[in-house]
Amino acid sequence: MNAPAQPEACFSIAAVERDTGLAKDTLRVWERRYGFPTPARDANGERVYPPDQVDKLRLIRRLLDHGRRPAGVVGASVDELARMLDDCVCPPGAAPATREDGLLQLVRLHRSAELNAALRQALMKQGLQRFVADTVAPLAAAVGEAWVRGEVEVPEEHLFTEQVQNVLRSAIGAHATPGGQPRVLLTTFPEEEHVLGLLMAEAMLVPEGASCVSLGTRTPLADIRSAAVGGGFDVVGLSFSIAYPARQAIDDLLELRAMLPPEVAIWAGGAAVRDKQKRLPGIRVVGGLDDTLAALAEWRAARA
Amino acid sequence: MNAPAQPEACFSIAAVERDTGLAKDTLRVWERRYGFPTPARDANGERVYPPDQVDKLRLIRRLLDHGRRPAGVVGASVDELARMLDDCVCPPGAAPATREDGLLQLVRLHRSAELNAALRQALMKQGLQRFVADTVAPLAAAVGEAWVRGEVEVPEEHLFTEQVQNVLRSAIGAHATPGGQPRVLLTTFPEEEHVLGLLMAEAMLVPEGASCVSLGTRTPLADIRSAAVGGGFDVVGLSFSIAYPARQAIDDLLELRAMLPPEVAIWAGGAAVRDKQKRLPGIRVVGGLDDTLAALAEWRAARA
DNA sequence: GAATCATTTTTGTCCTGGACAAACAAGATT
DNA sequence: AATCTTGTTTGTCCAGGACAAAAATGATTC
Repeated sequence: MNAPAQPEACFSIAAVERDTGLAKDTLRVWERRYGFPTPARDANGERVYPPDQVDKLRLIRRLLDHGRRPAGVVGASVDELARMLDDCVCPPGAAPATREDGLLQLVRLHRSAELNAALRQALMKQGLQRFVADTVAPLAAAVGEAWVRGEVEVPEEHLFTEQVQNVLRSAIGAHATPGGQPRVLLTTFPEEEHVLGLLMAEAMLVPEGASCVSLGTRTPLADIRSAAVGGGFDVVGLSFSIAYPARQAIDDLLELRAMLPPEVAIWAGGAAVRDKQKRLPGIRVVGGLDDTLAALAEWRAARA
Repeated sequence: MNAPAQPEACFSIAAVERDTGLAKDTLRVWERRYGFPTPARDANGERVYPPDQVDKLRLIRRLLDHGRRPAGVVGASVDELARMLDDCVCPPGAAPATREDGLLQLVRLHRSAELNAALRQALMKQGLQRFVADTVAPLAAAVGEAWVRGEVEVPEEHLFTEQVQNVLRSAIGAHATPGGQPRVLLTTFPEEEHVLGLLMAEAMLVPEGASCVSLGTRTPLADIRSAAVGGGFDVVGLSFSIAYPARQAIDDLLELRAMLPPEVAIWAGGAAVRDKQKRLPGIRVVGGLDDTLAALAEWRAARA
């Protein structure tokens, strides 16, 4: 009946930038170089992107985050893109998910209450640290993959993040240990807006008696410095998601290292810095959640 | 000793855009029209902004958020800007803060544990709803004003947000009422990243037996629609901070109204939509936190 | 075969200066 | 007091050129 569905559902270049994370300049230069996207023009000569091209741009964005290069993906058909996404996602994991499958089914809008109950139950059963390492982290990875494959909608991923946040923040609050050592400042760089990595790290550290202060995401470099120095912290912990450009992570970390006094340790964790230890002198690369505990033990041993 | 302090502390135009929220195009056009800012150029001819100009741009940004126009503020001296900020901030409140003064002192990096304890204590004493309306909301406003006046640092404001989040999310989780009516979907538009307004609304609604699902911030319009329809919600609640342009809030809300079936109510709250009820037919403008309860009562009365 | 280095290609970001519509202020009219 | 001009301010968009950082490729050495 409603043939054009949403007749007004067209996107300005600013709207596309918001929705896809691709800069306006990038969108224009792709059009010039690769012949895609091909927006229409309005009466004023300004670009008007149809929804299907925006969807395709979102796919492309995800492929770039997984290491593909524009020449290979901009201009491919939607089918080809979908095939590439399968290639990106399946081979590394081999086992395509097992235990988390059950929970993954609950990442649906209409099942939010069930997901919440299941998460709290798992937390009770496993304790905070195992819950984070064995349930939350694999589930978050599974949701990310499912989103890449289009099996999970944007609002469902949002909802998942919110619910995990609720559970983790409650649990962390219940473990409060004032005066513990070391004093850890947790945050992310301004371009990184994913908060779950931070919360998971905090959840690993707090039960060990460390006293964590989280600034949340997107803290400017200069402010991280002033907070770390002014607050008398022993460790600054940074979290990087898969989408953070590895090169920039390294540059930013080295710049922060130069700004901070040497007695303040820097711990960096997340997909973008994995296996980059040799390029990051003076920084402790945390390879995974359990490695957080190793880093903590090392710090305490060095202080003993 | 260290004469230039941070010799490398200079900003590219992209860094300034991140830190101030002013678009690159805007920064360039201000330079052309008003003669400010006046960045140096690097060897490559690209703009390099000194830190003091970035600080001034941040002041200007805050004044614009308070309704000033660029012609009057871009190009004024820092002293004049500071005076304008006092004018903006003081007159409306008259009483420049009273009860919250004590808590405001705790919004310091080194007093985070005290702030956390004080918040939890106030929550216990007042109950969730009074805590939100009488303590959190005024305190958040006071922190915002103190930030405008430069009395609170960026990391301290971040920390404040984090701590309030921790307390509110714990408390909301403890009130879980599955199956309650109405079913409320809470989120913000993609340009709005402040989360406290959402949490405060949720904290008002949950004790009344409403069942709230929060998607967090920055949900694209189309996804709000699909979530509301697919999840069978009765109400969609949107939150707008003072920084959200009023005009865009109205346009976006009307667009969402047109996308949603009429039986789904829209509630909009926050500084950007206050007093805009007459321009928002079909939308319930929530004037303040206590008005949330009135909106809820209206909805239930209409369904009775 | 793997690691290091030099060269070429790819790719994102920045530049200038012009254009224009939406937002706003102010005055005129009902 | 509300609504409708008219003029000014202001943010965003455009084109198309330029360039450096990143990645791929190939050459050389251990």
